[in-house]
Amino acid sequence: MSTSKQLPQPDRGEIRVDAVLQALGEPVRLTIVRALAGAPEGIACGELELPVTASTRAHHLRTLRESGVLTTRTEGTRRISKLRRDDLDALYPGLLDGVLAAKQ
Amino acid sequence: MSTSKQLPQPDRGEIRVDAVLQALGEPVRLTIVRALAGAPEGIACGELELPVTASTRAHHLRTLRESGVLTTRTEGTRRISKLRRDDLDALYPGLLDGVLAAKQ
DNA sequence: ATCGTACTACGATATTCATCGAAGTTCGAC
DNA sequence: GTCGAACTTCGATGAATATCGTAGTACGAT
Repeated sequence: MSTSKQLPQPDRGEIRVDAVLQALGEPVRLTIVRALAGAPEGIACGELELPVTASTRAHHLRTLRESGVLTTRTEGTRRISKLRRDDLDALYPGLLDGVLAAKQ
Repeated sequence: MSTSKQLPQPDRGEIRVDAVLQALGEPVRLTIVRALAGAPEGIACGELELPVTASTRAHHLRTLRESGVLTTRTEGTRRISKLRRDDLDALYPGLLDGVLAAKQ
């Protein structure tokens, strides 16, 4: 069967700013977030080009999801991740844009 | 002698967003940043009420200073810390305000 | 010069966490 | 059904780091 299914994540009220900042404060994860910011439709995990193995990538995606930064839905064997821009902007207006404005 | 002296810190161009986010993503340090945000004149380290010892507090202040979040100047035996709001706002507009907007 | 205050630096410890490989799951295709 | 692809979970390992106590420095006051 398997229609598209959402993986477990905190809802807006459960998101903690500590967790979000800690999630963003890691180079690989920040790279993921930047990639997602440029792809409003979401990106499949495997399409991300990162200097780590698939299992490490999965670990980072889980961290980002559990902290509330992104949402992941299953589509067949693929997992599509999207930034939770609306929630983050509502909770911490300017935070995400500020981070993405960073030159490097 | 001892006129007021600035402790070593990165200048604006050397600040890295990874380091800033990682510095902010720790509960004790975030508490410090919130306190500093409410005191534009700066705060002496010892005036901060935190659930850690003085040496741990010093460690967190160093982390915040070396990442570029705050600046510290010596005044007699006291060390006054101030948020580097202008630099952070210039580099990452909205980031700091977004973080401080967090309810909890 | 002695004392007390305000902090920092050092060394140690324990926890957290980024990383990997290997094994497992889930799905689509054949 | 079998196969392969996409991804996750598990267990292990090594590195980073939050914490502490102790010792030290720097300064102002007496």
